[in-house]
Amino acid sequence: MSEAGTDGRRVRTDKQRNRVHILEVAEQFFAEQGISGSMDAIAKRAGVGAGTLYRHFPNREALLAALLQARNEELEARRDAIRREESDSSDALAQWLDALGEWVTAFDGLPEPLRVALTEDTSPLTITCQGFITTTEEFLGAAQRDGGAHPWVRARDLFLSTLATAWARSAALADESSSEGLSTLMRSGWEKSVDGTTPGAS
Amino acid sequence: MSEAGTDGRRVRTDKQRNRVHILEVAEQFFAEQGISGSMDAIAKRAGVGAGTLYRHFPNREALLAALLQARNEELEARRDAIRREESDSSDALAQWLDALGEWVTAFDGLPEPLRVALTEDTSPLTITCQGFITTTEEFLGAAQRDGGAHPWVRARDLFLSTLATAWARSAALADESSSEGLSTLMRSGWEKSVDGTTPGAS
DNA sequence: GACGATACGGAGACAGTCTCCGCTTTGTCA
DNA sequence: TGACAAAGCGGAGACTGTCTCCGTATCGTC
Repeated sequence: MSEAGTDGRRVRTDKQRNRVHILEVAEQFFAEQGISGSMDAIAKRAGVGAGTLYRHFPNREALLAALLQARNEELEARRDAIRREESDSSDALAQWLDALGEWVTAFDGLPEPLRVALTEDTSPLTITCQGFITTTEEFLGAAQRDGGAHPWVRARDLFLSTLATAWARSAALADESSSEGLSTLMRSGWEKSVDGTTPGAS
Repeated sequence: MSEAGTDGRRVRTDKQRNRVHILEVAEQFFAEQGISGSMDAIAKRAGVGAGTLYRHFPNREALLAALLQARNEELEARRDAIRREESDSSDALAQWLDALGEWVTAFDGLPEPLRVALTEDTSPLTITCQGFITTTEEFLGAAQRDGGAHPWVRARDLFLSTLATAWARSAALADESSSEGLSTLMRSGWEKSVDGTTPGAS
């Protein structure tokens, strides 16, 4: 018993099967080659025509959005875990930003379309981003109330910084320690240390 | 008297003229449309064939590098001015990073090829970047010696952060204040305030 | 002015995105 | 179970952009 479409009719099984299969293939493909690999190549690898690919996902961004959907649930689970288990609000924010940073590294090149999505409001990725900004707002607000984050920092900027850091990271790979350096730099940016100690750098 | 080429022969005047003209046109074109506009469109606008464009500049990156050459001199002049006029080493570093941030905003989309250039060593942009990292090192070193910058910050990371901030800025344009927020966040990241005051935010 | 070297132009090879439409497959209903 | 309409499929090809190749035009020299 498949779900019914918007009208009474059933969703055709071949359609459903294709959709799932394309997603599987695209997931692997993007993971291997980064998000800018050829769309037609994905279609070919999935064994479907280009038309089929584009009927399911009208462009690269839509495909990406569908792929991220699954990961979103993971990230939301992680958010809940942090809420539950982390009592220190600064650490909670830091952990959330870490989780975000990891999520955005799911595929090489992902930060770019996300950044673009932030400038639009039509994009399927925009809503996702908005949701995560809201969550950031929540963690940030708590940290600010507790005096663990500068009061002038804004959630949207933190989100953008996380994106930007992830973006920069893919240039830093040659120099491994840069990755950590950038994260530390960002944390040091928003964090308001009560006792004047240097953040991070374990 | 035109300069001589590597062999004894003079450089052909039409070649020289074309080169200059293409650069003028490309400068305006990139300024208008960002760096991802069509190369053939530049050739057409310059009134030359595609072949001529590509003989002078084998790819977009080479064209970009040639365009930035001129601006480099500006930036270097600014560097010298800061060296001369700014006695506070933290402010000097801040000003230098501001200047860098501005330079990198010369054309929309510029941060991306610069980031890529940092991962390579063949690119014509790489050398330029390296030079600026070295300058950053100088300013940062001074600030660190004076206790105005965290000792764990590294010049390369600061350069990358500047790039990343500029990159993020073009998503922040819709929300004007984000641009400033990001810069403040970054400065707050490297700066080690002696008296515990909040940085920037005048 | 003639000649060889050099540069020019633009047609076209190639690669990518995305659309369109004839054909096949599917679900439904008798 | 068979027949019919609706839905989906495939891939040729339109379109856009990058970059190359080579016949032709231009330049500098002697």
